[in-house]
Formats: sequence, structure tokens, C-alpha cells
Amino acid sequence: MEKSKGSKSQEEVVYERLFDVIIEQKLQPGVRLTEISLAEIFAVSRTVVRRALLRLSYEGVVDIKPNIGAIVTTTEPKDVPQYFEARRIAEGALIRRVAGKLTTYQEETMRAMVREENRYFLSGNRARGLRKSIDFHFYLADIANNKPLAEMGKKMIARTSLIVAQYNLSGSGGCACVDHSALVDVMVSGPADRAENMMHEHLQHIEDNLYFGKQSLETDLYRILEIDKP
Amino acid sequence: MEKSKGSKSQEEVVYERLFDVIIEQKLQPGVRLTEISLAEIFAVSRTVVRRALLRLSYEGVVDIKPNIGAIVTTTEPKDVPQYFEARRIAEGALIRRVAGKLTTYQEETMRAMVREENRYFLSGNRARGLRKSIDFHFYLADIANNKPLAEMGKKMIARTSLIVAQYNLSGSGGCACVDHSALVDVMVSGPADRAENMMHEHLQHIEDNLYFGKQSLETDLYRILEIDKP
DNA sequence: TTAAAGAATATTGTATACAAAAAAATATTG
DNA sequence: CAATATTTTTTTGTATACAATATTCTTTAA
Repeated sequence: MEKSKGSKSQEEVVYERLFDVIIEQKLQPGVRLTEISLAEIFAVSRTVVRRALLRLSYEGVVDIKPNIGAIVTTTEPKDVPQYFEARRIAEGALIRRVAGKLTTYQEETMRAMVREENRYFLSGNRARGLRKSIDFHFYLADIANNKPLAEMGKKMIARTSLIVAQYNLSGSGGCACVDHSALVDVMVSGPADRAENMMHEHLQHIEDNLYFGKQSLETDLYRILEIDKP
Repeated sequence: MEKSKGSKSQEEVVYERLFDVIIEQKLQPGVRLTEISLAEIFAVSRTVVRRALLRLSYEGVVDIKPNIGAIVTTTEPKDVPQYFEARRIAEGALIRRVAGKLTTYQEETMRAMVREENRYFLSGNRARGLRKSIDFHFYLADIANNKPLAEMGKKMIARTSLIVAQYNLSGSGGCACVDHSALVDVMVSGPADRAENMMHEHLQHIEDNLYFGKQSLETDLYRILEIDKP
């Protein structure tokens, strides 16, 4: 979640790759992440895999059980509302902070992101579109100028995206339907209250579109990460 | 921050002890935490110390710099406001959720905590009083019935306590002055808005009482953790 | 005496070996 | 054949050795 130096450490490479792959819904919730497999795949020792997994577990996208191991986090239906509420609170506070204070550069950046996101979705590249949609929310968190609040927001954005991955496999991926440009509009012009309300509605809409049926979960780590088996 | 099984793992022991000691202001912000020293002190390998430190760094109470090591987190004065704002948002949302919904058991528990806290402060045991004061806020987070929100709240409670440790060495320790029983009262009776307001005022008061002067920081790990040197 | 350069020391980063625990596979018994 | 025991295999937990890096100390020159 945090950016750092020029040359990425091995741990960072593993962390970021896994984070991306999970967030882009290529690794479904529930998939087991064994240390040795990942160590082989990334050609590093278990030590660095372990660290990366630990970090992911603090971000909430991976769940580590002692003596058992790590899986991509799954969420029970009954727990879903509290994650969305937490996200509404965090992201509502974030948008309040930027509402009416957007620089032209920031506005242009966001509009470009929205365009790119829509392009991906229209061309059928759902994974990339989803990623861009998340990046839009991440960017909002970054420009709100409050580090801990941004961290909270990003954590809940990632967490709820994972929930969407679990309970909205089929249809409209995440935010696709509700256009993000309306959010940009209100950030430029609107007062804080209206911006917060619109964000709340946006998130409520995503939550309302979840489907709590049965899902099929299974995958091959090597294939997903696009690496040949030894 | 998270509670777990019956028999604590080694990592958990190290983590909890360090967390307590830092939160009770026995380890001042800026103090270096070298892995070998801690490994000796706790009679475990560097591996488990490393994991504990990593976890503490995610909680924000320890700061790890690559190739340099871990110190108790320090906060620059200019960054202080954003941590308090984040805490107000998180804890404001938490108290909203419990306002008017306290069970008698919860009320009694909190009143007992307040009594204990005051007893410690009156008898001059500042460290323990401070700890109980934090536990009061932690308890509120626990009963609000929203796991991610509770985590955010606890994280910010710990983080701001650390700030208080750095910039309020001398006088009234944290919340001592403003009585927590008023908060209990409003949680029992008051509407959510009033409860949130009171919490905001409470936290604002703590922030306003910080003193950004010079501090003397230094200590001996072995002495603080009450273990004989080898 | 001070500043800079270099050597010595200490500390973190990574890999790996072995122990402990869990999971899977196989054998055994009703 | 089913259910349970037992063995085998796999996987995680911990300690430790060695490499890379940073820090400290000493030496040397202006």
C-alpha cells in the first residue's frame, strides 16, 4: 500500500504482484497460498514470501491461520455490511477533505483515470477496468492529505473489492455502472456534504448489487501467475 | 491488537510486551529496538523478534527503516493534527454505534474501568492509569460491533497515545483531566450526535494540551524490560 | 585540532536446515 | 464397504549461518 525506494526489495515484488492478482480477481477468495509454491514461483526463499504474506494479512486481503497457512481472505455474508460501513465512513471523510479543493491537475488526472477505466470495461477487459476503478478510489485517498485516513480508506477499498470479487463474479464489476465522473464533478464544485452523500450512495449501490449465492472457487497458482511449473 | 488462542505463541508474547511497554510510555519514541538485544532479552531467536516488530510497525507504534532497523515511532509536530483527526473520525463513528444501546453489563464494566483508572492516577501510578485510560477507549471500540472500524479506532488510539507520550511527558497524562464518566453518561442516555460531539471535544482537549518543546529521550532496554544483562 | 579516509564492528537481509504440526494417504478392522 | 487407526507426506514454525549494508572507531594528512 505504501510506496518506497527506487529498487524494489524482493519482498515488495512478491507483495505487489500478489496484491494486484488478488485485487484483479485472478485469485479467488479461499485459494490457498502455500509458502513453498510462492517461493518457487518468485524464485526467492520462504523467508521473503513469509514477510510478504504477513504484510498482505495486515492489509486484510490474506488470512493467515497459525500452523495452517494463508488463504485469500473470504468474507461471510453476515460480515459484509460492516466492511462497507467502515469504507463509507473512511471514504466519506476522505471526499469531504477534497470537496471543492481540487486542483486543475488533480481534476484532469481523475478525468483521465475515468476515461481509461471506461475504455477497459467497454473493450471487455474486466480485470483491468476493475483495477483502474480501484486506482481511482486510491487516488482520491492519496490527495486528501491525511496519511492515516488514506491508509484506512485504501484498506477498506481493497477489502470491499475482495468482497465484490467473492459475491459479484458475474455481472457489473464493482463500480462500472455508476459513473465515477459524477464523483469528480461534485468534488470540483459541490460542498462537502453533497460530496459525502454521493460517495455514500455510490458505495451503497455497490453493496446492494452483491449476490450471495453459491460460487465455484479453484485455480492453479502457476497458471495465474503465468510461470512454468518446474 | 487482536486476541487469539489459549497458549500464546512466542511472537505474541514479544509483541504484547513491547506494545504494552511502548503504550505505557516506558519506551520513549525514538528509542532504537535492535533485533539481537530483544532476542536476548526474550530468549527467542531473531526470527520471532522480527515478526513481532513487523507487526508493531503495521500497528504504527514502531517504525522500521530498511537496512537500518526499528525505533519506537516518532511524530513530527506538523503531522500531529492528521492523526487526531483520523482518531476523531474513527472513534466518533464508534461511539455513534453504541450511543443509547449500552447494556447494563457494558455500562457497569465501563464505570468500573473509570474508577480503576482514577484510582491509579490519584495514587500517582501514571503509567498504569494511562494504560487503563487506553483500555477504556479500546473497550468502547470492542463493543461497537464493527471489526474493521474497531481496528481503525484502536490503531489511532495507540498512535495518538504515542504522540501524547512524546509531547506531553510532564503534566496531565492523556485523558486524566476530562473525566471518562461523562462519556459513559452520554453513551447510556444521549443521542448519537451528542455522544459524537462529546467524543470530539474530549479528543480535541487532549490534542490542545500537547506541548511541542524539547524532550530528552534515552533509555536502557534491559532495565525497562526488567531483565538482567547477560 | 579537524576532516577525511579506511578498517573494524555491529546490525539487518536472506537462505536454509531442522523441529513441530497438520493434512493426506494407506492400512486395518468391524 | 465404511469407519477408524496408523503411517507417510506436506506444510508451517523456529533457529542459525552467512551475506550485504550501515555504523563506529581508528588512522592519517592538512
